Amino acid sequence: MTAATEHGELFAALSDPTRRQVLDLLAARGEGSASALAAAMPVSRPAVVKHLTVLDRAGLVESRRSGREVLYSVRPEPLESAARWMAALAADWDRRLAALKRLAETP
Amino acid sequence: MTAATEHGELFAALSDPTRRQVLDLLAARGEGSASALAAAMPVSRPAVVKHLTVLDRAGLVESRRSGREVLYSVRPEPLESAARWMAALAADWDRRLAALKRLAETP
DNA sequence: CGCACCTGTAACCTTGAGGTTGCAGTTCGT
DNA sequence: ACGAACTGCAACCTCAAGGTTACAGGTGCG
Repeated sequence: MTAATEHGELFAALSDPTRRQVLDLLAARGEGSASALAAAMPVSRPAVVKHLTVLDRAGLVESRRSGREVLYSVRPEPLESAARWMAALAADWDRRLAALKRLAETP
Repeated sequence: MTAATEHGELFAALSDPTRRQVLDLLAARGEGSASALAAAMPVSRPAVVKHLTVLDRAGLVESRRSGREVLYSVRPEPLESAARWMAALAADWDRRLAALKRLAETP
């Protein structure tokens, strides 16, 4: 499944608590530089930068240069896409489980 | 957000390719023992057992003992729940971004 | 210009995740 | 009852993820 591997990066990005906190902060503020984010978190700026890189590769944030600072903002599309994919997968599992159960009840 | 931390385990579980393969196999077969799964994958049985433990703690699989073997099966509910949560979060981000954009356009 | 403030990145440390081998304990079949 | 097959688990290895400190490069303001 190429879909799964594509979403793999997103799940990995979402699995880290610090990264989720970065996303929360960005969603609350709309925009923020790495320094500004680091000031509101218990980790150093380089750590935040690394997390932002991961989030960017997963498509969850985008960056915009404004003078000497770089402002990051959140991007909802990948989340929506992954949500749709997961819902479809869950529905598929449900379908399979129902079929197996039916098979077990009618010998 | 307690919801985020609850779903954290699920995202971590879903972020590993081997674990996704385990889920794929289980969904395709309906049920399967750790040994049977390991036979169809390029890793050893203890590795599969560890992955199944992680998946179990995330609520994505359940186990049933049948004689001398333990059969695992897939559980769709957490996936559905996480999908709903992600869709809601994406909608929230969208709402915030729209509000900020509106604010920028009307000074 | 010069200073202050930001970013970019390299070097390094530490921990935990993923994997393996090996062995002891159970359960089924004959 | 005995052996085959499966599970449970401990001990161990390796490597990458998350974190830090330190330093070099741009950019804005007085």
